[in-house]
Amino acid sequence: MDGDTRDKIREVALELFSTRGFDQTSLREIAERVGLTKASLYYHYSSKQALLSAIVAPLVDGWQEVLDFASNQPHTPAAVRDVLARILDVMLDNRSLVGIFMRDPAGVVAAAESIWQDMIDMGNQLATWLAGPAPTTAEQLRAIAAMEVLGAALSASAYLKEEVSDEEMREVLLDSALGAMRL
Amino acid sequence: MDGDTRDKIREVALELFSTRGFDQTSLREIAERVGLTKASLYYHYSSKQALLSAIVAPLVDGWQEVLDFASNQPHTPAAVRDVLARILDVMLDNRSLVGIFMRDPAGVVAAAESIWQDMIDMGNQLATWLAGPAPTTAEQLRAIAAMEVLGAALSASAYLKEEVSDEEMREVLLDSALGAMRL
DNA sequence: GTCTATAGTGGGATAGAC
DNA sequence: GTCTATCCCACTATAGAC
Repeated sequence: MDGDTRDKIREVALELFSTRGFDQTSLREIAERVGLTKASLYYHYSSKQALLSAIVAPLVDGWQEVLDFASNQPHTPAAVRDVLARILDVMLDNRSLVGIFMRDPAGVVAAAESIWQDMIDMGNQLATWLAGPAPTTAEQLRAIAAMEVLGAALSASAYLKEEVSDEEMREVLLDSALGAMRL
Repeated sequence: MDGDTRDKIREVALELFSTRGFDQTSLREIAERVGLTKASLYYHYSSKQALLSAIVAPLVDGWQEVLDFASNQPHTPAAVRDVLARILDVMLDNRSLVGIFMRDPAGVVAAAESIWQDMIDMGNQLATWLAGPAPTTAEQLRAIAAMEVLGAALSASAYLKEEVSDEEMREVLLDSALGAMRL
């Protein structure tokens, strides 16, 4: 069974996409690292966009789960905390994957607008839930701000010199996000 | 005096870079909108990178000013608030410009690593000042989080349906950023 | 499944006439 | 200052042999 090669391609592509950016990564570069030629990649993935879709799936699924969970929750402070924690978990679990969207949003849009739209829509829905029912403008802004704080999970590793454990990151960022909402 | 054409090119490029992304915007596209040919652009700017540099200058300068100001301040809660407010002002004043860096970081890195490095360095220095002297890991994370909140100034306009006045944005985001630092 | 070879496209940049 | 014409290059993607 040669899901092996398919997986290897996916892994290498994920790493390059998230560090160099989607558009800045050529299929030649990926092929080289895997130990194949460009043409052989096309046997496994029908296009660069198809490769991106395969890579991105877990993140979309993860967020969808959080969204489903949130939809069935009343908007209490405890539930807000819980939902934020779950969003943070998904982000930490898919760190490099989120990096693709932060490094080269424009490239993703150009290659696969529908993928990007899915992410934006889910971000909107999560922020909407966080803002609560019939939110004021300020509450909406604070909800967006809280999600931005969670995004700091990723830039953080680039900014900080020392390694930070996932547990500390989880604890501090969750509290910080709640603080951004003044909760 | 034909600084007119130069300025027109700069304006059009700024708009396209910040909406489509740097790499995704071709010089042909810019030229078309200005009403010139690609070749004519090169009379005014020697390369695509030179065009980017010219556009980006005000933002770099603005942040540098904030940094100079911060360096001479003691790290008190009032000063932190003041510095955050100034950072926010620079961001609001250069909204579309910051958009370039958020839409296509990878493209900017590829085209002009030094520009990107300047931005990162300044972000680091501002975050370092915000974190205070001899900061714990948690304090560093919170400082980064606070800066991320200010970045929400930009994504906000994309997420929200209604227009938000700059004054409300300033007020809410500043308080939210302070909240992220638990101040 | 992997290769070599190549088609086809679009980008940045230059030469030289006007 | 602006044009037309062109160069050169890198990329995605395909054709067809092995």
